[in-house]
Amino acid sequence: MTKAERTRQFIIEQSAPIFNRKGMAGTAVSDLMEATKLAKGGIYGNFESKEEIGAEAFSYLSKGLYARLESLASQDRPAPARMAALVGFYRTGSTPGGCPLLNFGMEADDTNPLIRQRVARQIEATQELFRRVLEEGKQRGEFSESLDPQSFSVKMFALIEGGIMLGCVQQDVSRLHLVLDLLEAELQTYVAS
Amino acid sequence: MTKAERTRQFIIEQSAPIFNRKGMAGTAVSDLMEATKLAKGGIYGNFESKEEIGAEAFSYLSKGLYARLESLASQDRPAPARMAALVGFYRTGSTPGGCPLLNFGMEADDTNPLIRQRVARQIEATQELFRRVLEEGKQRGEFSESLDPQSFSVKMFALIEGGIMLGCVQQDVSRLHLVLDLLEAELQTYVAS
DNA sequence: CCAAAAACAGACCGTTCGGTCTATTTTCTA
DNA sequence: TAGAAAATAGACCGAACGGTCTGTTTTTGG
Repeated sequence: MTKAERTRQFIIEQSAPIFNRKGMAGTAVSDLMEATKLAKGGIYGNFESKEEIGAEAFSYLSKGLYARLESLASQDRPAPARMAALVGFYRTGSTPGGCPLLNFGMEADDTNPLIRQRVARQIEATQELFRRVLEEGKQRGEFSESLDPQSFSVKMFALIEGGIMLGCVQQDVSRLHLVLDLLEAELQTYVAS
Repeated sequence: MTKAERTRQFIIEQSAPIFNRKGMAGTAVSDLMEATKLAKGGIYGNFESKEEIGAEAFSYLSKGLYARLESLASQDRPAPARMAALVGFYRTGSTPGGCPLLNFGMEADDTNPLIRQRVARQIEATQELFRRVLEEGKQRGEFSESLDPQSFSVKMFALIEGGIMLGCVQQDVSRLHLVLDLLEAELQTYVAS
């Protein structure tokens, strides 16, 4: 790993939480300079534009998120327990500034096609992750036949993101937790006894 | 209504969809000048700052949204039909640029306390609207006793906002519609037969 | 219809924006 | 460790930013 590659990665990591909180338009290059303690030349020697840094910051955050979900999804446990672990993950408030899919997605949908598409793909991947665990649980007889993994994964994702939105705006996790409780309860109704 | 009041309202109405799409940070005063065909003096003679226009733009959009929901909620029909109408409302894609609660909320939560609080209050009001209809339906025996209006209104709101997020980012209403279908189906299970 | 008052146009202000470029420093390679 | 190559500092740039202010136009009440 060359110096430039390390610096590039360093800039992405330091910038990511800033972009996640303040958004693409709300983040200035001077913010990134302050966070990285680098001068303009150090930034622009490694990136073409602020846009590029923002896009890479999103990818960095979403990859981290996905990796953690993936690890929970592939544990050697029954599918219902894994689903509970996935739901529980969203209680941890893992990412500073809230869910990057929500933050970047809502800003980019009308302003930044590149990022919008990346968010869209990441949403697909996350839903697919949910769907796989549900499907596997169904095949193993851990979830009942009445469960439709395809549609439930979409519903689950919507519930979670809506719950996160509530948590962010109300600055209080109680409603997010309520939503996650209800989601867990709903999952429980599909558990074959 | 004095001239200044009319102009002020005009500026708010013309600015609202722009703020809703591009966000507070992403919207320039020059955008508002273009939309209103007014010069700087015309804008700043009626508002103290861009922030104020944005905040009023949010209030304008959310009041319009709430008024339409309120009208659906207070129709002279059975509660289940009114709930279906409320859900159906979100199929119409009524507000250009997507739900202002979502757009303003996700930007403001880390950057603008005033707007954040306004969004929070509007979310409360919307959930309360849902809750009232559910409660009324329950008291009339139209919804079953097993329905908990308080928690269901929160779940419903989260589902809807999550669904809208999907629709925005994927630029395709099909997943939003799926989520709304599932929500309607869930409501149906509580309808006393 | 006229005069006072209110509202608006647009030049202007300092600041900050994203981005460039050259000189200097740091990092590699031989 | 010397010298080439890569990487960074920071002055600099024009444009765009939010906001002010004065002169002109429009509105409004008597």
